[in-house]
Amino acid sequence: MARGKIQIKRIENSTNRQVTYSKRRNGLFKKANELTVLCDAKVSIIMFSSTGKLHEFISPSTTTKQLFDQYQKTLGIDLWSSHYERMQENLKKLKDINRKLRREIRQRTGESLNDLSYEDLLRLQEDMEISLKIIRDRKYKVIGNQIETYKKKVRNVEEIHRNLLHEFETKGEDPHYGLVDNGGDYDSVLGFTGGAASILALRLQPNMQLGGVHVGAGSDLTTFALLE
Amino acid sequence: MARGKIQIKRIENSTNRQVTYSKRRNGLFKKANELTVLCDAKVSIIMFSSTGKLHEFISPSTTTKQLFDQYQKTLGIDLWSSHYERMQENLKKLKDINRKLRREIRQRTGESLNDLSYEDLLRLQEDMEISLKIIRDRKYKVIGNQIETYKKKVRNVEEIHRNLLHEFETKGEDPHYGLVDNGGDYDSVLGFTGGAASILALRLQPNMQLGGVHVGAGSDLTTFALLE
DNA sequence: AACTATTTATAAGA
DNA sequence: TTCTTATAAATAGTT
Repeated sequence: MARGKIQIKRIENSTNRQVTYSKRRNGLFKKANELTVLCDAKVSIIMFSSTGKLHEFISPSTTTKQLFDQYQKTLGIDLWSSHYERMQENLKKLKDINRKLRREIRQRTGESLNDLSYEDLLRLQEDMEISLKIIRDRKYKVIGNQIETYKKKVRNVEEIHRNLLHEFETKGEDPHYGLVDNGGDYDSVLGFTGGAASILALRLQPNMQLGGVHVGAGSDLTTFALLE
Repeated sequence: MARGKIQIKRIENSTNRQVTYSKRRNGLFKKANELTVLCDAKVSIIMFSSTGKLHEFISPSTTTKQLFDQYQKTLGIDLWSSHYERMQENLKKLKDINRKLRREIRQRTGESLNDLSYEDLLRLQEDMEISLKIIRDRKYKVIGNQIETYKKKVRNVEEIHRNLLHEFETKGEDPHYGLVDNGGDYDSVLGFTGGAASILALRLQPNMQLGGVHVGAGSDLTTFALLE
């Protein structure tokens, strides 16, 4: 458009092309700006030169993101939905599943039974009765286990106590061990063992001196430790 | 730029503005296209008029999405990353909720009670017993409603039957209504009405013979029908 | 939408 | 790159 008309086709001379790109880019941006001002419009221009250099123009009153959001909204599309498609799908599926799960729970808690027929209700009831039985059984099993555990504990303590008693008796009979002071005090020892509760108390106390005592029931000890 | 210079400022006349927008937009797009061809560049123009109308230009060799992806890549930013992050958060939350809901259901169906203590089990059991009661009540209510409905139907049929009976009795007593042709054919008429009723009865209960019999025990009938 | 006088953009050269 | 300038192109105001 000056000093000679040109054909609108790729400029083969690289330098020339670069220069023209620069000049015309300025011209384009100037025009874009004028359009923005004159016509109260919003314009976004993004351009890449053949060498990959980026230049952009954006109307002063807005941002590229804003304009692009508006662009997508206007077209009613989301150019990047494919990026998120999987996620969107997942999200949707999960929401749906959640809804169904909630519904099931609500039904199982009796909160939303309105749209259930008599047959549905009957089925639900039977289902829940079965579940309830399982839960009851489990409950009994758990309490049973607890009882077993305590029983074992008690048996252990009894065992230990018996061993202790035996120890004392042995000592009493064998002068080598003779602790003369305790010699006549069997009763007090017996009295001590008599109270199961106090045995339990003993179990937990740090002053339980197993160390010095010869205890044969190694397995019992182990059990003991595990039951703690 | 022609027939007089203009100030680069908003054109107040709306029509003028519109026209100028249109002309200059074409000019801009033409320039953009020339730039694309001459300089082997890629250009994207998005513009909104003051009235919100969208127009866009995109170099023939590419797409708006491509160019915008390149734009974001070049700038090393992702204008929509926050969007993406929010989605991911949502997904995570939903998954968590989903897991909890499933767990609750599994517990309520007695499938995974292993990590419940005795107290938990007791609570769950009590909870379910309450729910079960609600469901049972609801079931009774639904069946009750059905019973009511059938009762009404039966009462209707009875009413119709009574009316018919009355009709026939009246006819028999009053010669004015005497349809001589049918005079001696009461039985067939009665038989007919009986048929109608028994058709209905058949539908509900094949053995129930309402037709010829005057039945007072509506409730019994109803109950019968309801047990269907 | 077409015309055209005039302004503006710009190709080529420096 | 920037400046210059002849000329092509765009367009404001008009029809």
